[in-house]
Amino acid sequence: MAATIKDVAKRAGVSIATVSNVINGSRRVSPELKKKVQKAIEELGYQPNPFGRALRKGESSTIALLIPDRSNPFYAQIAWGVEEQARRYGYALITCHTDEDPGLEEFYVSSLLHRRVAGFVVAPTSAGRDTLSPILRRGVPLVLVDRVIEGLPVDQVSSDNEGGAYMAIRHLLQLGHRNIGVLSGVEDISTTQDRIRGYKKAFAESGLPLDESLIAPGCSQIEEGAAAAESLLLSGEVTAIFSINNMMTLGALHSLKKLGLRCPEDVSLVGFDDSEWAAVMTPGLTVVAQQSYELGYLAGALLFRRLKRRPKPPKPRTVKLRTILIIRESTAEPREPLSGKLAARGSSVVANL
Amino acid sequence: MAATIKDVAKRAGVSIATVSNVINGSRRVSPELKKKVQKAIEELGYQPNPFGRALRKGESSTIALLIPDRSNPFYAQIAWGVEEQARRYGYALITCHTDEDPGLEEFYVSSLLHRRVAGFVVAPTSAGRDTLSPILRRGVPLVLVDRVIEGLPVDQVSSDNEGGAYMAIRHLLQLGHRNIGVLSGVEDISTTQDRIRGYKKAFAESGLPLDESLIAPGCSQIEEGAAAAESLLLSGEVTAIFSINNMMTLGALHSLKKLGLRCPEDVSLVGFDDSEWAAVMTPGLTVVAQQSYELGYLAGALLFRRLKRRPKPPKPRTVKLRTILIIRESTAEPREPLSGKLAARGSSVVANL
DNA sequence: CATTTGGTGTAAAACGTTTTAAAATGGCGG
DNA sequence: CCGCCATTTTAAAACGTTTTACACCAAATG
Repeated sequence: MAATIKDVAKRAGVSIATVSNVINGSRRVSPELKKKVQKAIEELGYQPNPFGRALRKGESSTIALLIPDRSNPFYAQIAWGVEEQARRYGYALITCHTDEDPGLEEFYVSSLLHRRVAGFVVAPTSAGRDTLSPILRRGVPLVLVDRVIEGLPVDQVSSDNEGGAYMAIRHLLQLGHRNIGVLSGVEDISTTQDRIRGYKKAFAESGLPLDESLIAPGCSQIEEGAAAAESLLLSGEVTAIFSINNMMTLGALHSLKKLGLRCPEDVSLVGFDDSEWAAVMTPGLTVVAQQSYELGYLAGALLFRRLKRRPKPPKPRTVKLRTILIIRESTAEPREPLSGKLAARGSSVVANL
Repeated sequence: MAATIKDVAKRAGVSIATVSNVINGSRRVSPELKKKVQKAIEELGYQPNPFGRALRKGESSTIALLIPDRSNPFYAQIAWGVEEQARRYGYALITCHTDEDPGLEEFYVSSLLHRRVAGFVVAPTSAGRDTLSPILRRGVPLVLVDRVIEGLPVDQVSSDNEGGAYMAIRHLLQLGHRNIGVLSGVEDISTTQDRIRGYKKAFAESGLPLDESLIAPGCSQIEEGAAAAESLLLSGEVTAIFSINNMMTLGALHSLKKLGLRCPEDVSLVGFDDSEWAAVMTPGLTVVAQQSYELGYLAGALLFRRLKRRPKPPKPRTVKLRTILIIRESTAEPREPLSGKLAARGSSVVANL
């Protein structure tokens, strides 16, 4: 059906090799032949068959994107940026969701490697150092996005997570909060660690004491966030909560609602990651916003830079994007100790989403 | 590097063709040879090279998914279902976002066809009838999801949109609302039309008069929804709003907040599509929920059914999934006419997100 | 016994490229 | 006029499959 390179060659009255050279610019071709070939291509509407090319070159014009959490719109933004770049360069994008599961990540890596994708953009799970190693071993270009891995010799793009958390906590401290609970994220990933570091840094700098027991292990899902927030709130010790990601912020809201606590009157809340609903809620949520689209766009750019300069790979680059504290209505000065508020309702409440 | 079919053949002491036959089951192979071949495959860890196969068969084990709106989590759920199916069948999934732009849709269709994807799952833009026609012309399997197109001879999976809207409006009517505004969706797509039909049906059945001017052209983005909601609210005529999709519900919330109106005291609000934030907001949103994951999962199932029964294509099937009305707190009986509430603030407010 | 028939196996062609190695062309100095 | 080099072109080999067409053999048929 579709025209092949052979048809083009015949029509232009040249050899197949010449056509190939014109298309790929791999060799000098005299201007006259070049013109003839281009005319033939035009007339036939010829497009090189991707499989023939892929078979010969051992690689297809396809890149892969690995995303750890499909419910978090933050990653949808990152994917947007990567997709934009892929389109720019005429590559197809295979997007896979690992759902924080190293096993699934491993599966996808091996299956995509076998498919000979040209490169990877990955926001790794906690086991990334291991699961991604086959990519490096095969010498396939890899860019890490959002979550970085110390010492891995690849391009890495992330936000200034420590700085973001630092700003958020300083904001709460300035308002007068002293007991600030944290809904922590997935362990063993850089974003969680960096944000916790920012939290501690703000306390250290202010000279105020920090109660490590207020750092509740959350994770990444709504239910987990809700449970963690609930136990934090029921302890009656905190006047503010810092939620380390989008989804857990929703969980915290759920718990507040369930316990009949009002925000910011009873508890202040700061989230990490802005989102479309964060602005329109009542109260509007104070959040640390990342430049999520830009994260993806930049990661894509770095990947293609590497793909284009194939023979001489550039030195791995690490980029950190600024974060922004958006103050809305969910944070205010603490009013009264929380414990009184809760006394009436007992402590046997169980999360039920 | 990786083993080829040739290596397997040599190791098993058979011909290449035999190995191929064992792998694909395309011909009978004697048990003894079969065993030998399988052993060789095992030992070498052989996996057929996808490009060789694709080149020969003119098609790769890859399917494409076209999504019209990247910000709406509803579509992320659909994508989840499709991805699950793709994994099940060992296919890769290329996901592209058209952003409601027929031009982009056309571009992706042509580029994916040229890539020889094995099939498409598409939630089409308003121009779907035209932009998708090249797929049919080439005889590539296609499944429509969420938005259907009348008379197109392909599998189609959607929700009972009319029924969902009908339930929502009946709920509002039963509460006593008579002037119900609608934030309408993208024109010329089935979901919008069906939901509007449900709206009208509920009115018709109740015998109450319907004011067509309360159907405000929204579209699909937050800003559009906010503007439409604002003009509806400023008219002072409505006591309830039915928002036809997720994103516009957020827009409506934005307008409510901006105008200082409370929900449900001043205005009741019903949205289409449930979401993670809808439940935890204050007030919790009353919504018509779709089985979004299932939509995608089913669409994928239908696509692979068609791919597997290639020589004799089955009759196109149309599936409609039940919708559910989830009543939360954003809908209540109307209290006082809205016009009084708004009199104090004038009508020169402009959307500013 | 000669000839089909049906079941297994294989060599070789084909899919559409890119690239290597060799051939043709043309200009130039000897 | 010949040989030599530089430049441009091309034929052919490869990439790894699937599939067609044929070869082989044993059993069944006439």
